[in-house]
Amino acid sequence: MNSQELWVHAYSRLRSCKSISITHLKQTHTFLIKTRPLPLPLPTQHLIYPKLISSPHHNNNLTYILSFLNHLGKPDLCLYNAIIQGLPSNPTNKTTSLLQVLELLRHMLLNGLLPDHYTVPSVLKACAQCRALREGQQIHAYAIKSGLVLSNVYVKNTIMRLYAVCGIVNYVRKVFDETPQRDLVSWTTLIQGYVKMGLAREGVEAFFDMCDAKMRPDEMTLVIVLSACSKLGDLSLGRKISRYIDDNGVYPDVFVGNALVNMYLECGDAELARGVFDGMPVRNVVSWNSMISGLAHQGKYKEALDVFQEMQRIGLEPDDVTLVGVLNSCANLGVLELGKWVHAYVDRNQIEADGYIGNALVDMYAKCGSIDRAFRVFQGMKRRDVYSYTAMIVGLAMHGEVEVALDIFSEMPRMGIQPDEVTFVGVLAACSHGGLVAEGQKYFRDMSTVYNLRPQTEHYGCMVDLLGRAGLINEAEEFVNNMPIEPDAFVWGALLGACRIHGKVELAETVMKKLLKIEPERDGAYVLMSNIYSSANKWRNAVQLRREMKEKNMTKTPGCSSIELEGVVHEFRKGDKSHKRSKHIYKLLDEIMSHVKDYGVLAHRSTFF
DNA sequence: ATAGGGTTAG
Repeated sequence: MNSQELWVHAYSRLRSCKSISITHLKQTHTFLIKTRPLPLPLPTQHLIYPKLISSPHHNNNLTYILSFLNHLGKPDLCLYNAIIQGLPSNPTNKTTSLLQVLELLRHMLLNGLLPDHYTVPSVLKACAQCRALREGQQIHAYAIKSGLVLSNVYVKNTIMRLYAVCGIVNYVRKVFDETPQRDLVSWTTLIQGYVKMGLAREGVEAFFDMCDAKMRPDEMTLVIVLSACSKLGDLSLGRKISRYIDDNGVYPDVFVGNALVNMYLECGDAELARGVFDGMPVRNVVSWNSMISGLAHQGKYKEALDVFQEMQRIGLEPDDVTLVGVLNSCANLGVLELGKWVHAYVDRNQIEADGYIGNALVDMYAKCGSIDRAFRVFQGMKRRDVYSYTAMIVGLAMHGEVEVALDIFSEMPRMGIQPDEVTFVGVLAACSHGGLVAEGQKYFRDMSTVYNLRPQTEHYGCMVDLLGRAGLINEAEEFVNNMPIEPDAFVWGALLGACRIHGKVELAETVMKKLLKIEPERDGAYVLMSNIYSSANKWRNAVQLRREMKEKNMTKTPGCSSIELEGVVHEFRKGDKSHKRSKHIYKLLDEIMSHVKDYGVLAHRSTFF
């Protein structure tokens, strides 16, 4: 074969495969080195060279790419573009990918070539992938100077995208507004920029602006708008979008379906979510995850585990998002056995027990009463973040391990981890539990002075609880009166609890009135108040209170607990006799109670409820 | 030839 024939042969083989075998690569490469100048038309070169270069056998070796380009003599702009764009993206090392892109860009500039409207978007894409803002901004500057940002909407959109992923929504808006050229992708990127930054309301507004501009949304736009509805919990808007999808022939692909499932669950309509889920022609693991974590988010933990069981039955492999949802449900139901199963599954499948998974395991073990296991998981984690620490501290506080909790907290600055508001809920709860008034007060002060955190009502509630438990009921009252922010139900509830401990009927009545103004529909205050009355032998008041509750058609939310036996979750409510072995259960409970009394422990009983 | 999509904690 002469060289022309060889090239035709090589070309036909190369274009028919995505990546090429190492043998074939070596053959072609050797041949390429031997046959200079290249007897190939340019378009053919552009098809072949990127494939040669981005072959995985070169392991992304930039030296190889550059020597290849140098070998070619004068590569043209199209070839550079094709190579930059064809560089295999390395998801585990995005920085390397960006460095290669930038190196190629430099090489290109040194060869006297200027980036065009194909070069700029692919370079910006690499910048956006690793949030290289400074590098991206240099490209942005070039795009302005060269006029590309005005003349090409792809350039404009990728610049917007860069600022969107860097979370600078003002810049996204600015770039969007600056030039008149905007297409569906520009609008979608703008909406996404808002929603991702937690500005769902602004995102929805931009969506309406887009509709006013007579731009028709497609699947991608609608998915983002649906996620905004989820964040807002705006069911009526969500249903409007859903109707739009039905009426306008939008193809309900698996992304749209998942977004709908998620939207309905976040907006509190589990039945509509289930309806969409059941009607989806194609489901993937994200569909299942949306159901499981969505149900868990709505507090429907048992239902979430049922869906997980269904998923297991059809043999779909859970991923780490699934497992986090399952662990969260286990934690809130106290289902230790399934939680342990998940832990074993994680180990068996060599899933890294760090990040979300590790934190969920710590929380699950702590909430299921196995603080030792929680601690072991926590200590075994390679990387811990503020979530890990908070889960551990809250867990230890719940278990009365006050000193360990505060010890772990003191470790945080050494590890370079900033505690946040939730961490302090755990710290203050620990102090409350241990009766550490002075320490609690110090931590409370440190929140603003050292950590620059503004105490929320939860923290004030914790302080009231701390003071109340320590017998400092007057201080607790004063503390509430001097709050710089409006006390909410959490704070008043804590004060009412303190009143109960100390039999402060009058104060309790004042607090009760405040509480009823904030949440008249809840029964908690009535129950607590009634207990206060009956403890003080004010039976008449207690009866009156009960009558009021009846008139307002309130019933006590029954206390509920559950256990898991051989994979079945059994739920028990107060006074529940529906279990088929309830007679046995109550008999056993009575026996336990009599033993407990032998030890001199007095159960705290309320008379009426 | 190039750009925009869903699920995950304390």
